[in-house]
Amino acid sequence: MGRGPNRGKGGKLNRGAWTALEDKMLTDYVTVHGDRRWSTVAREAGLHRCAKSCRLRWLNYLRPDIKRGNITKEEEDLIIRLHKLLGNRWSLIAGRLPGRTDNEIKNYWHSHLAKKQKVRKFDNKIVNNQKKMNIEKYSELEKPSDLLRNDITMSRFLNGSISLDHARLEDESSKLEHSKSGIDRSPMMTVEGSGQFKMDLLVEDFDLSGINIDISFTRLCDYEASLIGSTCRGRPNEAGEDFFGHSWHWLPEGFLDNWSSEFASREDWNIM
DNA sequence: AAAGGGTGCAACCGCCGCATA
DNA sequence: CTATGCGGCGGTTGCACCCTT
Repeated sequence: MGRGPNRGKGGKLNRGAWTALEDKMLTDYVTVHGDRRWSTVAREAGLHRCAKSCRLRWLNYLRPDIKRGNITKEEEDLIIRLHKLLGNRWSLIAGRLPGRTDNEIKNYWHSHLAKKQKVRKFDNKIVNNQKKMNIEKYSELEKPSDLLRNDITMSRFLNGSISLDHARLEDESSKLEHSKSGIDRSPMMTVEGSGQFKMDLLVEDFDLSGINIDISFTRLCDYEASLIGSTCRGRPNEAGEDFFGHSWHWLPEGFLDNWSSEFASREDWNIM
């Protein structure tokens, strides 16, 4: 498998596929001494491998918590959804799939999914002032929380703030992660309670029904349309048509009333 | 059965950011 | 402030295996 062996400079370091003996030596060493300081691991484990090779072998293959077996349908769906949101940030995507590695997901994407996906990208597009949109009735929809969730998650890499009241987590294991300054590179933002956060914003796993939401975005980067989406977030004081050509879905009661009017100036949006 | 093209995936490459001296 | 080393990441490579003809 993989590249041919022993192509290292001067022949001092082993390259190519790992042998069972090398795997055992690395596993034994890391089990005792831990998986830090890979240069030390490479030197002291008796392996004629570079530090990076040792690290990669451990993280992608030898780690005890690696999940073996085929990608499940549920995992595939999640990969597709996360890729829409995150792009090729494989490590972040892998962070949402326990036991899967970034390399595995990257390979899976390229070999199984890439051809299926035709992602519509809209760069440097300005979306409407949603206050002028035609909002459908809340009660006409069966699963409003899902739609709202999609509405929010379709916006990619929003650096802004969000305040949610009485958000009920569907998954108790999803806890609040946030960074109060700078851009949080965590793969998924979940919010419990209310507060103000500055972050890469991805919100999901919420039951958002019946809650009040106040979101203000100050920066929108690399806007990407969602395949499911027929909505897009508005930018105040800009008239125009929905460039998706879709009608707008509902917004929950109070959403527009609570939508922050304190948007940043046009320059501050800094659309990339 | 054999040849050749396609596919899957482990491993390598090069760049970047961060920590430290 | 600068240089250096290291870890982490996404892109790419290339071999083994599979499939088709």
